[in-house]
Amino acid sequence: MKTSGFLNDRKMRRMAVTSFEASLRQRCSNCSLREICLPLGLDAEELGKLDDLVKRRRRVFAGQHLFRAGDPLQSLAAVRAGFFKIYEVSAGGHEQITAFPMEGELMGLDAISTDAHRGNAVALEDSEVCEIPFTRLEALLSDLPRLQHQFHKLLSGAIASDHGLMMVLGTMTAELKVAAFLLNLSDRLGARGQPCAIIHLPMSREEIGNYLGLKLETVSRMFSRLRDDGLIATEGRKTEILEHKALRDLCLQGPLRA
Amino acid sequence: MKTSGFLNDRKMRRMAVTSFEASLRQRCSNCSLREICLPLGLDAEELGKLDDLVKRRRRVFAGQHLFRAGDPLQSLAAVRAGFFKIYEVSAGGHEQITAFPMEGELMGLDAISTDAHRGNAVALEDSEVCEIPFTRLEALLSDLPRLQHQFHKLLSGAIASDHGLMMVLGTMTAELKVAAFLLNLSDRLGARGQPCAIIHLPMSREEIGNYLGLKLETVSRMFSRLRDDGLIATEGRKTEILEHKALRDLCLQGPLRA
DNA sequence: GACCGGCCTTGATAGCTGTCAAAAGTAGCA
DNA sequence: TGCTACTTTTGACAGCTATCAAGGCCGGTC
Repeated sequence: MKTSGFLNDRKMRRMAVTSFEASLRQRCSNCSLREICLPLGLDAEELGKLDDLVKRRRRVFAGQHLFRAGDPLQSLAAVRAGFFKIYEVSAGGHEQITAFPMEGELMGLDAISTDAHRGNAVALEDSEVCEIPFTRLEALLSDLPRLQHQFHKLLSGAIASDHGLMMVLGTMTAELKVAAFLLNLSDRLGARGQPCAIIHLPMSREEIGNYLGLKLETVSRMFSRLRDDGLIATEGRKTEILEHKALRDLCLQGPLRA
Repeated sequence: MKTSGFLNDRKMRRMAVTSFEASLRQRCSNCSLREICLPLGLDAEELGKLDDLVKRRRRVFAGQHLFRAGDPLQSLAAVRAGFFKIYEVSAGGHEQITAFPMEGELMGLDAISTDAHRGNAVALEDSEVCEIPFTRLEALLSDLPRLQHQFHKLLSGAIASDHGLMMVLGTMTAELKVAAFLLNLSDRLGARGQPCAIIHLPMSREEIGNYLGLKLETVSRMFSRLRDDGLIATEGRKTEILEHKALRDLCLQGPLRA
């Protein structure tokens, strides 16, 4: 759960010899994520206005924080590449991972209500985000009804997916939680046109457990059980879904009818 | 978890002899919830425009559904008086209560992403809601930046409070879950200037358990334990918080440092 | 006032997950 | 190649919550 400064230094050095200029010059207009992210449904002119806003694209290295709880909300961030985890720390000091945002998903939406971030965002692998100044975004929304509607859809979708997690946390056993987690990841990758049968998990067993309300040993045991049952194949963090339908049926049937 | 049609009939008859005309003629401008709900921060002229939108105020009796999963999203609903529960049904048929909305809270926000409700809203006691046609609301938001911002704050706040529940579901033991539930209820009542030491719970033990990921027997046991420890007093659903600070400390200290 | 059904409480037991512990696997580095 | 630190896996056992069961309480009805 803690960040290795050493790791960051190493990544930093790798950074120094690599140029990201080309990728940073990407615009929403030709971004492969425009059918998932904020630009969905906009015409060329509208896209241009949004592009003017999202001028800063930023690289975040594995282990690095993009923002921390308490930071004033200046920008929302859309994941352009890579993987993040968002965790919140309770008053009692307990950490809870609330999301694993991936390509095309917005981070920081929960900060609007208080003008300050509540969560901490850490890159799980070398990643890239598009920062969207929030005050200017809100101003633009008034001019572009379609953008406003898409923004509302993304906010609403965040609530809906949180409810999905509540369902997992509240009704499922450990085995089903892990199965549902893998399916969710696979589905989201698939929706982005990425290979979704073989997944390289960017998070540790402990992080999966924290997210699902389980201990890391239990997560490991459930991976083993799903493997022994022939539903998945595992090789460290590389996980292959062998029986997609069986896995889904397992989640559907649930433990017992309530 | 199922609705008693008989109860509804009884309530319906009670309705017939009572006039709600006076309360239904309420406007946002003089609503006691304007500092919590959508009108927060608006001037008189803006309030007027919002009032024009929110013309339909509707009574919902205990046990009655306001909307059901699958219903097309036409209006958001703000609770004006009373108490609701929102529950979702998974593909496998499991029900999960995701919220207990009370005065000043919006229902149906998660429906924007798909234009259809995902949850089911049931009144836990005779209640009243203000229905806000969503398409017209979005149009008005473009004209009223302050209303737009407040709407975004409410959406964001819904995400934030969902994260709070995830924290409860993911990190707390049964005793702490129940303690946190009572505190949350008490705090929200207090924020509305209502008595918050003695609470009449509008939901059953089973509903509390469903919300918290516990069985009803466990909820009952935890009520008994908190009572035996002198933190609360109980008399059926009437619950008094005797040691507010001790209850909060209990939640803060948590089970064990992670 | 007596009956009835739903909700709540309490007890005994079983099962699942957490805890503690140790060994094996993996990645990075000298 | 060998070392080190971290992650993952697996086992044994304890503890918490679910399950099954019985009895009490309360409101509503006749």
